[in-house]
Amino acid sequence: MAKRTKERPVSDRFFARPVARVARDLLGRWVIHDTAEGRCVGRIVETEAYDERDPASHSYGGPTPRNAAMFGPAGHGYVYRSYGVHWCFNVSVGDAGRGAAVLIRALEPVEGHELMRARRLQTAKVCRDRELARGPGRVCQAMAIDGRHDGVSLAGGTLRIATPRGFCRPAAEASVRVGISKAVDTLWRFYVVENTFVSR
DNA sequence: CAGATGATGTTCT
DNA sequence: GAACATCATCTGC
Repeated sequence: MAKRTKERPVSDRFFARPVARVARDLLGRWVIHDTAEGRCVGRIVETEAYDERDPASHSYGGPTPRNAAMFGPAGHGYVYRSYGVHWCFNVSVGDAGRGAAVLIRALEPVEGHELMRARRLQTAKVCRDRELARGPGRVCQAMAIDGRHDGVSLAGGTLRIATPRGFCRPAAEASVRVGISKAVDTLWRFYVVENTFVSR
């Protein structure tokens, strides 16, 4: 009996499409991180799209040292610090030279709940399952994603994005993005309908 | 549950 | 100095 993998990598072509479409289609797929402490897996339930024609995007106005990964090849991490205290995890989209990315805003824990909780309890007093990875800063803390993952490939390393076996595109809705002050009417936030791990 | 607020590091003006 | 793709905690319903 051949061993079956529980997931397969997301292809490069997947990330070569328009950023809003990629953001929508990432819903239901997995973020997997293998570390010395163990494996954590989260199902993507909330995303946001950003690109260089978008005034709310870090890539608006062209490349800088911080946003370099957004302008690099597709399917790589773009990780930046937010409000001084949190990390935010994005996946670069589009060919090198185009500054687009999808922000991973929330995960539904699939594997490694207790490891996620241990990491989250370093800054929070209590942490119920639904708060393990609800919000972009919490995603990074629970999954141990930080600045070291800026610019790394997410195709097959210890941190990767994959499609679970038996994957079905979940029902989704679009809304305005969270926490921005420009392009506030653009419907580039996507989330799984009626999923309690979505941030709001 | 909603609303207010402080903490914190980088980037950009 | 201001702004910032946030979170945890507190107060009051």
